[in-house]
Amino acid sequence: MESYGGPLARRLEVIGSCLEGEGVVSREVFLRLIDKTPREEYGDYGFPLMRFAGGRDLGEILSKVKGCVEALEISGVSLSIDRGFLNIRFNEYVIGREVISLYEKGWRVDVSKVGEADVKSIVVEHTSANPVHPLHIGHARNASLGDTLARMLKARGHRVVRRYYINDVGRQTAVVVYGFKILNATPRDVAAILKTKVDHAIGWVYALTHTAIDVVLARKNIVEEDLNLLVSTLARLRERGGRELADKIIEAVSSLEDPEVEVSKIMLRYEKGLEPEKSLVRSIAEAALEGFKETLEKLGVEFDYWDWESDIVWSGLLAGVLNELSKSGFTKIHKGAIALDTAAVVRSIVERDNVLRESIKLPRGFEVPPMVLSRSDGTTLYWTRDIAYSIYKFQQSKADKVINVVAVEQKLPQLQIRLALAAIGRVKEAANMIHYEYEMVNLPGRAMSGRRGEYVTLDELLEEAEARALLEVKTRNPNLDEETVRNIAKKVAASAIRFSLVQPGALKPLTFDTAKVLNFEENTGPYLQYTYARASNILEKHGPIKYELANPQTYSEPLRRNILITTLAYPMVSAKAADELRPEDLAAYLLKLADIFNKWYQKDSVIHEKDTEAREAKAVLVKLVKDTLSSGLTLLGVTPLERM
RNA sequence: GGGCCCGUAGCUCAGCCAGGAUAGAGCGCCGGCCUCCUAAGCCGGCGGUCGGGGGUUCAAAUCCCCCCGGGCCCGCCA
Repeated sequence: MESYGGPLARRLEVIGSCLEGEGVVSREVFLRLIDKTPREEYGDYGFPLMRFAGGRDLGEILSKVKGCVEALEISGVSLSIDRGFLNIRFNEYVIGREVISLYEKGWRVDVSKVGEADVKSIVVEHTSANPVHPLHIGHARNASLGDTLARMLKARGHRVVRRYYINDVGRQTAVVVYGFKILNATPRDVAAILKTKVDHAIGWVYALTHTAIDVVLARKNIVEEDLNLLVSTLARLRERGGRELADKIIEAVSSLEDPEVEVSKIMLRYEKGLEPEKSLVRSIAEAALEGFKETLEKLGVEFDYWDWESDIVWSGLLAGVLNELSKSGFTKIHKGAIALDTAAVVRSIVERDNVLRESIKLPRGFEVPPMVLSRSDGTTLYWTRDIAYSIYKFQQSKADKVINVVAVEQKLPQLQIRLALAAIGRVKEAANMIHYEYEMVNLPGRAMSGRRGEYVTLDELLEEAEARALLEVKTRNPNLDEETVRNIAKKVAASAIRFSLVQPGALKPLTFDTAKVLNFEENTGPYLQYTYARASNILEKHGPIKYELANPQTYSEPLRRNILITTLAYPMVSAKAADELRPEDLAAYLLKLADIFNKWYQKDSVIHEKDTEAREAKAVLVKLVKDTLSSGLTLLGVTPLERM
């Protein structure tokens, strides 16, 4: 049974149990639907009782529940009925007294943990950007969401493993290897010439090679792309990097009758694990990953495992899965190739399994297209490799649940992978593989494309944000030394970016306005950090809290009361956000809390309070806010700063 | 053609899944507040036919149907 803990949640749970005992509504539904009242005068929390009363007299239910609550010796809560709602008001004196004594005993503000029986082993796979171009703002959204989900679930008490899937098999790495072969240079050589990070150099070679190939193909009308556009892209890329290097690639590619032959050859040989392609691809991918790690570290994103797609192929895992699939009875010939008959899987497995059907959420009347399992030249396809990888993730981490943070445009393959798992009898895995989808990030006025080198890199963005934050921090803290200032600026910059990517719901298409994110008056990430710094500052000036002197009577003042009640909702709010995979709910809550605190800050000084009992009680509130923000911000990847 | 997502204040969004209390924030705009815990802040004001239309209900931003606008997917690409 779900339990949220903490002084507030404990009381709400009892009320829920009493309602359940009365046969009105289950405790679970009660806890799910209970919400803060829209207006203070109604009480603290409200529950739409009318919907569940089933014609019974609300007053009668109220008195029964009141009796039940009293019998269980729960104090500090009063209930009332108003316009069909069951309203709950907490007694700030009782609650405040409880908090003070909890703090005296060393209590810590934290996300409430799941019960021991509910602890799950969860894999979060995220970011997994192709190692052929630097990370851009879209990857940053993926990484921010993925890392935050991992942090929230871990804080909730689950065992969490973070995995990065390195897509080194396939055309994209073959293209970039081809480019480096022409140059007869390593990524590090090119990076030195271009004076950039190694992953940026790789991205440049990739875009250049890819576009040069497309020019050849467009000339022969094999691909339908605007030739003029391609040529101008090529020219732009040439200007951006080393012209000599660019010309070498362009000339070599143009001289070929069909550059695809070369690319295909590299791809085929790599998949077989043949040299020199094996070392070439690996060394380039590793160089790119080195660059990624540097970038991700700035954002505070870390991984437990880096999984190579090629290992899934070379280890024979994929061959085994393909074998299982072909014996499953669910394959058929589609357009001359062996394919998984996903529609048949739906009919004979999914529709007969309620759990699976619920989990997969197949649209009604939607015929899932078949899934071709391998190319006719014998090489594998990324989605079949991903089926094998999915099994690998479950097995390696003995996972109960695998969460894939993958862009919404991959919805269909993600669905097909689950159907494939079901087809080979891995129904449990199919039901527990979650596609956490997020919408793309657009730049104002243009589309992003790795193939064309059209992107704002995360490194550039971080650099710009740091520069702006540095100016700001310096003017505010003229006496701080250079290194401290620089560190604060870095944290502010990274936090601003992360928060802006995690605050809106993941399914909202995002237009990333660099200017807005970098404007710290508008961005709410730094606002939260600032609020935390204010709270820290007060406590620092106040010194150690004398809990024995703190008088909870003083919490009757409305603003103070509001802070008390709002902060105490944290264990519950953060737990819910984790369970529902909704970081945006946590973000909204923290903003609300910061608003309340800042409002209070303005008109009710703590350290200048003359009355000792009131001063200590107020300091307890500041500590509550500080601790809550500290925990919540950390989950969102926003670094709490004592000073900014 | 089929499927999914988004459409709420000038802008960015919350609320929709699990229908109820005067639809909320932030930014922007206008006007105020630093001899007093950091003004990255606070106070006040302006601003909404919740894309449109129908239906269900005592009650609809929320559920159902139709339509409109934007995005994504339907590949022997990743």
